[in-house]
Amino acid sequence: MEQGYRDVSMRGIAKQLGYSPGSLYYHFREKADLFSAMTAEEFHKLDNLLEEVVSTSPNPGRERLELIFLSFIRFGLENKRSFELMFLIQEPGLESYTSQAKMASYENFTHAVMESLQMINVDRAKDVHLIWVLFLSLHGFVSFYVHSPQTYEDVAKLADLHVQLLLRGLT
Amino acid sequence: MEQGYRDVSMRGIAKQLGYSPGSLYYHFREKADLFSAMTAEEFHKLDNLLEEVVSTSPNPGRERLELIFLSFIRFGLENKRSFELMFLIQEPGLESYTSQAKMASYENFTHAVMESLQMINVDRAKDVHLIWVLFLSLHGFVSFYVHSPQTYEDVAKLADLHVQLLLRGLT
DNA sequence: ATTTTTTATTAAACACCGTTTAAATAAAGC
DNA sequence: GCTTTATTTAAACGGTGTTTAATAAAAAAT
Repeated sequence: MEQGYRDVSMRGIAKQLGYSPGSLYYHFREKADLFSAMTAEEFHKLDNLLEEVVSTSPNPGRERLELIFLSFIRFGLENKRSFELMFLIQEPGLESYTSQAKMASYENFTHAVMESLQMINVDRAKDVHLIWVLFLSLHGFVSFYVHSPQTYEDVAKLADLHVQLLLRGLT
Repeated sequence: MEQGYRDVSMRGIAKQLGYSPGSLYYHFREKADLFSAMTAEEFHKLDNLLEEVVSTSPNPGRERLELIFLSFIRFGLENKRSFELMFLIQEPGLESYTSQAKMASYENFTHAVMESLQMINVDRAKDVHLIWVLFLSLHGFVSFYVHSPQTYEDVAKLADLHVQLLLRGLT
């Protein structure tokens, strides 16, 4: 989590643990497997975060949506390495592990958003697609700043603008 | 462009050319250099595309913005490998080559969008930031489908929804 | 307590990778 | 024809993810 997926080697990890490289392969089928074992926890963190936002938000609607969107962005930028591992890195091995977790995470996002969306969206038939493109929009924002040294607070205002743009587009 | 940056090796390229690997390093400082030499052309393609859209669009405004946004998405999905190389791959070496081209490309996007944006955006003070988050939103959409087998036509309707969401958010 | 069986670890090797180097070859200029 | 420049090459360096067969440790069974 310090060095990143590509810049850390199985040999390096083993050395730091005081084990031989081959030993890692007794416990993990491959490098991607080792890292995917860590992502499960990170996905849960995101799930819990969104759940908490929903439960602490007084009532569904525009305000809650804003909170959800901003929380998502905040999570990504305050856990850059996790976010990278969960959504961005597309190493051949990793994706087969994370793909289903990604889908589950998106469904969780959908679940958090749906109720509020239905209160402000006029065209209910497009709900699912709308949530999906919202998801992609947020991803676009996070994906960029994940690869930058800027913190969430550095771009908080911009994140707000981004979220407002999306929210206005929903009405 | 067939195999992708990571999955092709300098040795493999050399072999296919009938040269020795070392010969490539006479002409290119490193692998990233070789690939960045190809991206220049691709960036120009995108620049020209946007320029063409602007010049053939009768007058600035919402309709032209829609065309610009859809053209950007279309370019990404009809030139997936190029788009990857231009914007997505963050190999340590490549980024130092493409970063300035990326910035120039974004400026070109800004130039294409600005005039139309000013006709429908009420808060002119936020123009620059607005264009930036629009850019990120489009990137989010393209970035996902670039890593999927789906074509632009497969997701054309979704792209339209995405663009409409952004456009409504601007008014 | 001793043997057997399962679990865990290791050193060594395999097949790659990007890149560098020094020597050999080809081309160009005089 | 000779010298200089441009280009190519084989070989090596240090790295990567991963596999294998031998070994050591722990657990279970006798």
